[in-house]
Amino acid sequence: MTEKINLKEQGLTETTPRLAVLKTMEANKSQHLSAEDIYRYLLEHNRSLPMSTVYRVLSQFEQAGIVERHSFDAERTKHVYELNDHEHHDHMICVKCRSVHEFVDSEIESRQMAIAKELGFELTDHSLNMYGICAKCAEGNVKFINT
Amino acid sequence: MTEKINLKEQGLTETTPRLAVLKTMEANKSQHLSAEDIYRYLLEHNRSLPMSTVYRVLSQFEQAGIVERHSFDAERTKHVYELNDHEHHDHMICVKCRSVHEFVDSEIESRQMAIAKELGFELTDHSLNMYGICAKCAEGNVKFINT
DNA sequence: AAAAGTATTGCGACTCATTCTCATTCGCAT
DNA sequence: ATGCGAATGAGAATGAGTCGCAATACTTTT
Repeated sequence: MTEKINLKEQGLTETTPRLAVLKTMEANKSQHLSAEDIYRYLLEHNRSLPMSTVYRVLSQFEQAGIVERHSFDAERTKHVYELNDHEHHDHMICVKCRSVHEFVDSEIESRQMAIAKELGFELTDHSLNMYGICAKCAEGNVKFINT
Repeated sequence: MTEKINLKEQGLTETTPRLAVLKTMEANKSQHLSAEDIYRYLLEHNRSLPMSTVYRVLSQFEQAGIVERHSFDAERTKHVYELNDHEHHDHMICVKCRSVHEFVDSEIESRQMAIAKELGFELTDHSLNMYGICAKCAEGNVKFINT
């Protein structure tokens, strides 16, 4: 399922910054990381890179199809990256703990196709994000006295 | 369907800037306007407001439930506003002409509910945006010689 | 293995949408 | 009309992300 990613095969030379970012993403496969998350992770792991390089590498990766970029932060204003598994999926985001759950639903997918056809659109892309409170947050719903 | 919007009823005093923005949105009901669109429209109609006020009014309107804010621009980086009709709908955006078509699909809606339940989420919100090329753009697909 | 040429990096300056600050002005209840 | 809290205008500030460019690092050629 998860083949090892080889930069050269994607047409990118294996440079230190690129490997550093790739490793960071592999080490945090289950998460959706922002450029800053990556920046901080590298800082803490003594492989510090300037932000501009992090961004640059991330867009190179995106172009090469190595990562996917999303923006499902509260204000839809900040981007987040995940290794591209080449299988389309949608996201369900917990508005409290920010955790992200992925899912696919063939019924939704096919209805989308149908709707696009009805509207005369040639579909190129789509994003479905659901926001809510995850089970964990719902039960551990501590009431704070202050703040 | 489209009741006249009364600012006072929404708890907002009727000031000139607020009325100006409201009128702009009503005059362009069929479109999704950015803060800048509104700013420019007002400029051209001799009711010029500073950007900061446009933004401020828009967020007041959003809080009051008068408008809805979306961000389905290519980079998901810019916001766009529409009068809130209080009926949920999804969007289909033409990546060429930027036109936006709204739609609702009960099947998708109910599948979403089901999925949220399966994942143990308490759904609070969701957004489905489809991107593609609209019929008009597909046929009028002029090939430019330069640029 | 040195030179030459190309690709990549680091760093700071910059952009652009949006928000904030704060002095001024407005709208409305007295 | 007066007074006062709410709203506005103008511009500075913010924050994510991008750009320009000189300095490095890789490759390829010789």
